[in-house]
Amino acid sequence: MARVGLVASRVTTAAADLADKVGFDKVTLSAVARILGIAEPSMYSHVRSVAELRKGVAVLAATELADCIGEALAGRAGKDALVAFSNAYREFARTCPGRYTATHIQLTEEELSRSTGHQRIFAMTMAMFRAYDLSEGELTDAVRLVRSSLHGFVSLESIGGFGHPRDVQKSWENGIEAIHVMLTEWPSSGAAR
Amino acid sequence: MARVGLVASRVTTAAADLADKVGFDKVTLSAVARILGIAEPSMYSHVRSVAELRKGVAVLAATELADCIGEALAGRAGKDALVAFSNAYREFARTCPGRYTATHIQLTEEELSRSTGHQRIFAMTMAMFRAYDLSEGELTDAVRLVRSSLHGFVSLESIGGFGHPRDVQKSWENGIEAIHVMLTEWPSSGAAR
DNA sequence: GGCGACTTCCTATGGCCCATAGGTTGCAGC
DNA sequence: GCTGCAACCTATGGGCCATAGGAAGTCGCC
Repeated sequence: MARVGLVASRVTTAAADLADKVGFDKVTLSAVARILGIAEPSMYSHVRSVAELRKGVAVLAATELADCIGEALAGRAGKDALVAFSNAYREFARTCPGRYTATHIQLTEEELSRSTGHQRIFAMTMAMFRAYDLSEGELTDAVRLVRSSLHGFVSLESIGGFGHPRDVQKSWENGIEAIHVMLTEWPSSGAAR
Repeated sequence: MARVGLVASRVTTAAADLADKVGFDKVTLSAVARILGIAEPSMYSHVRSVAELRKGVAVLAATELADCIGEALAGRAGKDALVAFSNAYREFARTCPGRYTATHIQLTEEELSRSTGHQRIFAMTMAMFRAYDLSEGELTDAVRLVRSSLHGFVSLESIGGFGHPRDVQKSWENGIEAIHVMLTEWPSSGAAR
């Protein structure tokens, strides 16, 4: 029988593409095997389990998201950077919903520290926020809130959570604007804390 | 053989409890059947499919969440209401993670309009926001953003998304404070739009 | 060239889950 | 007591995850 001649990365990209097409939770060993044209148990020559396959997608997706954000952020600062970051983030979530979901699965401390994508996204986020005048603790609080807002927005959007006729794009733009104002006027910013 | 004498609501609460215990995605017909002490196919006397079972949990959970929020909101207004709402929301998500997840599954327009829980949560949210001076469009934008922030925060928190040593409770409190400021200073608030 | 080791891939099997088909039994109402 | 329904059953099949154990292609080395 003809060898397909797979490499691990090919398996992961196939899984990631499938995730974007049918949803991350429907990424299954048998489905990926079908796509690759091999029998189901043959998958175990490339991955140890379905969980590991999904973690592979997570790491890949984080790398790609980091690339998108890095590109958007290049040469920008302040509010300009915030808008570019947010738009790149949402764009990624919309075009690659499966990959986006994957970036939010639980990884161990160990796995997370080895995922350069996750690390880079974190670093770029922190760097962007230094434009605002926030103390150490405030910085973490603000990062957590903004991250929550962006993640929440694109998550709710993806599941059709915004039923009101109001244009979602408009809400997004105004929301980012409001977040910028919030960061500028962060409570007790500048005061001792 | 002794009849268990089930009613549909008993099946749904068992499923909801299971969801809180092991995760909403692990709510399975066979697991619920085991808990109830009946054979797997007997489940089909009570629900049409696993999807319908999960939708039942979603409707139940929304009702309970609406109750929690309603109780927290009683007699409060303005910032006080925002804080009470947010805390009740997060408290629910923490104590009933499976139910919380359930409230975010996709329902049809039809199902949504018949879920009084979902309706009540929406209505209470809108009512709470009337304390802030926002135009029609701004109101929707603000509701969407705050909903995103709260949902995003509790979601990220539940998956261990906040790795930094900074106290998460502190971030939460300061975040709500910042959201209040943001709503008060909403961009172009009061201006023609 | 040919031998061995590794890798890729296979069939067979079993467990768990969803779902349907078709039968049995308890109970309510006449 | 009989009828009809609702609650429950066994049997079966399909999809998925996973392991066991074997076959075949490929590479290095003599």
